[in-house]
Amino acid sequence: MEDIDRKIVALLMRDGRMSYTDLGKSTGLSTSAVHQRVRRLEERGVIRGYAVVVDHEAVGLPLTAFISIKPIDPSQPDDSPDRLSGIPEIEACYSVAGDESYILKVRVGRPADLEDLLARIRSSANVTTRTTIVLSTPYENRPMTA
Amino acid sequence: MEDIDRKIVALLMRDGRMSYTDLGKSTGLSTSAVHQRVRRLEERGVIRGYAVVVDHEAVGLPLTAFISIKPIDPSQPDDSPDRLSGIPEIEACYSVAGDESYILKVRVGRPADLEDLLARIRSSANVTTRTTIVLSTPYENRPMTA
DNA sequence: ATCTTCCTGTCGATGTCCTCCACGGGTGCA
DNA sequence: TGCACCCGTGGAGGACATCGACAGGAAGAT
Repeated sequence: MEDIDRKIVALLMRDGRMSYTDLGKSTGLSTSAVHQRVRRLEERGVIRGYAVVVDHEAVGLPLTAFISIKPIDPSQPDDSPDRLSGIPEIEACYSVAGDESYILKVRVGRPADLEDLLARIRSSANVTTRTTIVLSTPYENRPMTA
Repeated sequence: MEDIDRKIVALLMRDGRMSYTDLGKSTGLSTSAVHQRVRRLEERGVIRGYAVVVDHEAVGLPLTAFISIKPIDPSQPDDSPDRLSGIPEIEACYSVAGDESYILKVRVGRPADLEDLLARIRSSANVTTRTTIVLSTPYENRPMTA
């Protein structure tokens, strides 16, 4: 990927609503040229989409946790991501190396909701869980540097 | 927060570049009304900003890992987030309950870069590290449901 | 009950920006 | 040289954001 594309992506990570006009000014290109480049980045899948960045406390989901899961019966086929994809509290699912097989990032409103969520996860995926509560988030989703 | 604000936020999590006109159609409000609500959400800090969603493999950072850190000397003041904030590979930093004090999410290009990054983290923050390599990411940053 | 105030909506006007099209200058190659 | 391709510029139109003026409803004070 070219240097100028990298710069465009970095700018859009900081402000995903930046206008093509301003992107052009920041990169030394014309509006149309930037537009074309962004379109190409979207087509190639480099840019997957645009999203709003939300304060989770403000939307009523102040409690974040990481849940590591391990299958109870390792001989069974492992389709945990599919089984869990219907649970909306799960924001992310990572397949990881190590003792456990997946790490889930979840957001709920209260501790009681977490308890309920854990029960659903265990029964849906037939796994044991290990939960790490997030106390605070110094930073998250930081943009790439140019 | 009201129900209609929740809906607006959910829509913007799916498409952060959705026009106010379309937001209005989807919520049954006029363009201006939606515009005002979004502005209020931004002022209140519910909407923190807008960002592009990037394919990390495509931008040359295919290797993701979680690094749990623990201070070597627990009697020292714990300012790890500040000490580490200058390291661009660190995408997120969570303060967590449990044996370790922070979990970092990092992205690098190659295993060798991870080795180098770990050395920088250990020396910058005076901590021990435990690294969990991400093999694949079934999903990530999923939008809230309505 | 009436008035005031605040909140939140609609409507309309204006300026900006997105979007598309035609065109031009490099570069690689037969 | 001539051709094809890529990637840039510039301009025109239409859509969209943005702002101001105004209306209606809820809550509180007199």
